[in-house]
Amino acid sequence: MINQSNSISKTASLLKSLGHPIRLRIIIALSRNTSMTVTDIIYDLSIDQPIISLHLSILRKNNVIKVKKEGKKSFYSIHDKSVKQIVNIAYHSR
Amino acid sequence: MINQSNSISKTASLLKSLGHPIRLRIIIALSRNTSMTVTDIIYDLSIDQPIISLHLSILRKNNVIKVKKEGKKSFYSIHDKSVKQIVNIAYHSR
DNA sequence: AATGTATATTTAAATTTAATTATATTGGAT
DNA sequence: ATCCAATATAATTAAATTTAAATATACATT
Repeated sequence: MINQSNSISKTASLLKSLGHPIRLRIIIALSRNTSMTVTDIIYDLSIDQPIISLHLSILRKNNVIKVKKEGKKSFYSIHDKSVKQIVNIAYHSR
Repeated sequence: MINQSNSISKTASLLKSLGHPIRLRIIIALSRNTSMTVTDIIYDLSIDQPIISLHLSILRKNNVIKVKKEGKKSFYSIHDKSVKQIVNIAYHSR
């Protein structure tokens, strides 16, 4: 597939990263909390650590969330407002 | 997986359906045109008919687009404003 | 009724993604 | 230095998606 616009790929990748139940739940949890550690998220969603870490890495790669490391803890938060807007519209449109 | 909220699943499914390059291009094309036949879309994207039809069916299933059949033609259009909003925000956020 | 056009569905193969389990890294406390 | 807690990464397998090709349906025209 030659010459597929880069913006399209990036936008698709972003939306795809949001389109997974666990990742969506992570985003919704982060929307309520301004910042959470991985342990917080694991506890909040009751999902195993490696699965959470995997999905966090996918969201990180797509600039949906950002991390701040302090000691051995990683504090995650929503990257920017547009993510919240997208999820909000999607969530309330159905 | 017990007791996973239905709204979350639906929202994830919606966003996932938007998160594919071909489907995104279909939506962008429909955003410019108010209504297009399958043939129009095939021509516009230069992608084979069965592939386009498949992705149209996925978008239909998620209420992203709607169809109006007239004779042997199917006229497709964006289902509602929220779809455009989501794609717009996603597209311009990167 | 046979043909052509527009679109949809099915099937099989290839590719991607996800979940699971195991292992690794890093930093602080003892 | 050793141990534990917090997090990340890797490897394996399982499951879901995507593509491609073939086939089917439905309508209009001849």
